[in-house]
Amino acid sequence: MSTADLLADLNDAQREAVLHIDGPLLILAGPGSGKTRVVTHRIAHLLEQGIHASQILALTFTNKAADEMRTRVATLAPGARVWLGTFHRFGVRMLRKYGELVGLAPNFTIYDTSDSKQTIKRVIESQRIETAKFTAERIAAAISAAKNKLITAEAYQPKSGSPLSEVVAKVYPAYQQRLLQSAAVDFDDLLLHVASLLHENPEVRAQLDEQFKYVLVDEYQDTNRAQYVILRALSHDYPNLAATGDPDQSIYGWRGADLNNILEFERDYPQVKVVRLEENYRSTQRILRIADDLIAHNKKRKQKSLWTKNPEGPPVKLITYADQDEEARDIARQIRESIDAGSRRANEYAVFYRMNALSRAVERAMREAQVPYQMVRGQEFYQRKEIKDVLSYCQLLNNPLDDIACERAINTPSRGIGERTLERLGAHAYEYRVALLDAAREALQIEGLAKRTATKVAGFVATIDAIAKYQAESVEEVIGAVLSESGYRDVLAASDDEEDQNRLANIEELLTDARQFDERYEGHAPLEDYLERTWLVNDIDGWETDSDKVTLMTLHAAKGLEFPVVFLVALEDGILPHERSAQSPDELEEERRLAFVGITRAKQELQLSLTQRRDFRGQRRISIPSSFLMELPRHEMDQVRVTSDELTFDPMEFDGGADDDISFDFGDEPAKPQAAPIKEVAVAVTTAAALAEKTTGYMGPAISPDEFTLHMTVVHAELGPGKIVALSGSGKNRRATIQFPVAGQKRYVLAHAPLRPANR
DNA sequence: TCATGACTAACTGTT
DNA sequence: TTAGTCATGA
Repeated sequence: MSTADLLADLNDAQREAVLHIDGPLLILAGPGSGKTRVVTHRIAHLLEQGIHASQILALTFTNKAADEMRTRVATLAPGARVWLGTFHRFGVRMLRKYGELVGLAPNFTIYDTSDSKQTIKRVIESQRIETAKFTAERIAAAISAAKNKLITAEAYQPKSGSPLSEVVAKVYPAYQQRLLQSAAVDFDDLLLHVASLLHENPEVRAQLDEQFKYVLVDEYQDTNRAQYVILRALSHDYPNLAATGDPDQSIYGWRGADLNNILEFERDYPQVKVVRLEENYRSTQRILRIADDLIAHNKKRKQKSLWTKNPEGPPVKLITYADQDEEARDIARQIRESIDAGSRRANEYAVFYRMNALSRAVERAMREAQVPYQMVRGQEFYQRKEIKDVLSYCQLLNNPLDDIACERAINTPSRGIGERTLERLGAHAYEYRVALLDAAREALQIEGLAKRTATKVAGFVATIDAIAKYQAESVEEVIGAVLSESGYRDVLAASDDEEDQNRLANIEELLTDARQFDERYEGHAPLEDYLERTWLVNDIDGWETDSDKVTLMTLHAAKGLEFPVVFLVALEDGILPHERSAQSPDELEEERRLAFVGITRAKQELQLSLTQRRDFRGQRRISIPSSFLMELPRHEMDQVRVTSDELTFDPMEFDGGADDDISFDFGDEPAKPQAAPIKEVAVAVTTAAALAEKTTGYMGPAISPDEFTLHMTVVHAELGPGKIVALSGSGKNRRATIQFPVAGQKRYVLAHAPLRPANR
């Protein structure tokens, strides 16, 4: 494609970015500003200019983003073999080639979060490390955070006064050593090892820097320290680093993303050319204004004005529902009706939520309304127990040092090899510094292991050896061998548990998946490459863009996507913003960015919703509206209260109030004693005042007027929670202006108003 | 010593 | 709601 063609239909800023060739480039791209377009057109332009495809490296965070770019580049520049992929995949590729420089065998295993947690547990057990009641999870998180900051096990220093860091200082080196012994890496290592090998091997660094003369990074605002260092190392001699990103869409701080990387890009690369893409081609003016107003409350950002030539659009809706079922049903109903009316198709809709746990009610409502939907959930398939079970055999074949795989496989299906036996084997392995599988091979010689048990272990080893014969065959054959030799399939087939039948079906799906992989595979290590795929793919990759279904996903997964109509549910305090972010202003800003990302996915219509009460962890809680709602321009929005008063006030209506079959256990099965908590609910919702009384979990004790402070969140007996935005007078005359998320601003004499501070 | 079933505590987001 | 832990019987 010619340069002229590549520039057609681009605005000035986009054109400027596309035409940039040498030297650092920073593209600050607001949502919907055609960023992917610019990046892909720029790649095509580089190729057009005679730059060889092998000199271009494009890094993304998700496979989906990489795939999309690949498709688009293929259209613009057919046949060009540009290396396009995720950071982690790039890490794998580097480590397969240069891993020995950091002591890693090329057939290494990648441990997911649960594997690495398991490894940490084992390390703590076998080395009897005193963990001062910190859970493996806490320790794992701390190690991960250190790795993201590029602090190696050797360099880790405990902070004085931090008991956790004292523990980490002991566990981290032991864990890292165990990983290397097992020829395994965790997700963070994929970046950390690469960063250190580039640092420690200047000649390799120089060689790669030269090889990848043009490096492009997407979502630069989400890079962590390790990624930052890798990028710097690859663009030292050839500083043609092009970063695209938007500080307002940084939502991975918890994974070590450092917003400063993008905020200080200009300091790092003084010669940088900065291009701002501010014209939005996606959303209506109304949606954009709401997004803009919200994000304006953040302090840590680069000023950026979003604008669009798009039409004004309908008002954004803000709806309060009685509970999550009402919320979900109403959304399903709206979708159902417009599909039936022929005005929209299912795939034009998306429902976003803060946490996966919130999807349940929505899913059920979609099913009931017979609305086709697809739920995008991180890692689902390959994370299932039965799939991990089967794959653990494959992992063990590929890497016999992989103790976690061995531990998993050794007693699945159940062979009578239990905790104690495993402990003995583990102790033996630790003592002689051999892999668990090797310890198992010597089972008969291990002291303290009963003959009978040792025989069982030997049986397992024989199984592994039998399967190993298939190792060089296609992946489907390997998995087939695992299923028959291990007896896993027979055990499941013989079971009359419905769950097991389900598992069997999933395993058949795995075989199909493997077959499809085999059919398309061109390479020389199918098993290893297949495993790599199972470790690094994300479920969003399985997201079908063109199927006609409503999309259900978390806000995190939604980044980079767009939909004509978006529903954002559960705008409630503790959910969005999430309760775990309440203490830190930085984290609160990240939550706000998350909301911003959700809002800016919408092209034409947007509905925000919240509920008055929500079932959570089996408990019913009264909701406090999200503080973010107070930051939105209310006059721009259509506020609706579908709280159906009759439903709230009349317990009888409550039972069958909505148009279809709400059923509660207590109605159908009077014999069961668990009806009690529901009864309480029926009382609780009798009146709004009573409801407020019942919110004592959220309401602090009554306090005197002078104890109310500015910005305090308070709960009003009828209007619910609100925030104090102004205060005057004192004692009996002390008055407060309170901003309620839904009811707006109200002024009260504190001595007489039914107000209490929220209990937080 | 293992498997099984009951009980309990926790549970954000993702490569 | 479920994963993980604990107690109990085989």
